[in-house]
Amino acid sequence: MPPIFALVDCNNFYASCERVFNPRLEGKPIVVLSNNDGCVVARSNEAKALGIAMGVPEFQIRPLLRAHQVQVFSSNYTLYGDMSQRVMETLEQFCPDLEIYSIDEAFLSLSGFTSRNFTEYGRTIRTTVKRWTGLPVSVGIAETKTLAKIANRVAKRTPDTNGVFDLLACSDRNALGRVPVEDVWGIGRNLTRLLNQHGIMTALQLREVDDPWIRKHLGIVGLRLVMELRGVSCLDLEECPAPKQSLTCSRAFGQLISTLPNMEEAISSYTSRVAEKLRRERLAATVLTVCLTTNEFKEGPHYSNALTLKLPVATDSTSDLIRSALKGIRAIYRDGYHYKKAGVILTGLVAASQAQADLFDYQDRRKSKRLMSALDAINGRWGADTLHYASSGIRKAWKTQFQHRSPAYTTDWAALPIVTA
DNA sequence: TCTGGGGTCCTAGGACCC
DNA sequence: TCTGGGGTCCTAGGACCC
Repeated sequence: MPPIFALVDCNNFYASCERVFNPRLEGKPIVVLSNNDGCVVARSNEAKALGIAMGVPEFQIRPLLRAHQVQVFSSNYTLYGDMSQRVMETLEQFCPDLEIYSIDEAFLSLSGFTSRNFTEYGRTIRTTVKRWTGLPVSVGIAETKTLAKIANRVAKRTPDTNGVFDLLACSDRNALGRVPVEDVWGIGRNLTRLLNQHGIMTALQLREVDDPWIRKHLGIVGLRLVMELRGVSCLDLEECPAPKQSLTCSRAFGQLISTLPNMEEAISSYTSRVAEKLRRERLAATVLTVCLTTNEFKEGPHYSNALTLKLPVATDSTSDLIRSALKGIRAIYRDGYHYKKAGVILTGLVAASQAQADLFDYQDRRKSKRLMSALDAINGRWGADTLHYASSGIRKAWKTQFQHRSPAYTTDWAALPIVTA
């Protein structure tokens, strides 16, 4: 039985999440900004129509935003994460064979559904997700993941598809001929330049290039991609995500940091965040990297550096990780710079349950485990950072800024939306 | 004044081993 | 002049994704 994939993708996900709880925004241009309200990371269709590009710094388009009364939001990851979960739970009802590919999209395997009318089924999925979550989605259906991505793109851009497009039910030459090569999944900026230089402008042209050329210029990944365009499925549905290989917390500061004590606070705070993620994934780390950098967009003296430390034992304890992170940051911190950003990266991850004990490890591991459980439980119940390490600081002048954040409508009783007649 | 964050995979080259 | 063959592991860098 040939594989059949559906790609379900939320339209303008972050912007749509904001609209669900604020219906007055219907039909109005919306943008959602990155951390520190720096760049545009999501746009409603109306905002796209104004020519607002993805990733553009907010300050560069401020007059445009004002002139068109664009509604501006800071990122509200708590809200988006919760809405994502609701969408995925809805999709699971339609198809248990599901790969959650990102916060706003999932691949479904429809291979067992051969007797169905896929377009109809896609419509049912779409209307149900809309009814249950308030979010609009598009559905693309095809024989491979890469083609399903393309089908989804067609569904999004062609109004008379009603948000569902089945590539199996039409001439794919026709569809692929209209897709520029840069819109193919796996073709980024650099490969686009290379392909264009060789006169390859569309997905259809890319599909017809011979294998040795692809192998030579695009490597094994490119060859797989081209096979997928030809309808040969090379990328399977991955229902159980592989365990993480790295975890990062890196952030630009709300205010530049110019003293070591402030940098230590920030690093300590970021380490706490990444340690929480580590425990949520039930992993322990054996390697820790700290990094810091000045503002690369600015004139003036630049400095950026990173240091990787091998941890004495695999650990998921915030105390252990902060100790190493501070040691690292003190080693690479240089006076006389204004720092813009820092980060903590954990690698060499192993399952927490089978973390190798060290012969000379004199700490009481059970005690530390109970402490971390209590810490996570309290912060889970009463809100992030209710309980935190003193080394993370109190005032936190460097904290990330969110000037336009909407309430956590779905995850905080105090922020429940109120409906009035 | 103001420019995000968090991931993955592949490849080439060097060190080292038999 | 002429300098094997094959394997593994690690790292840095480059490509991509959302």
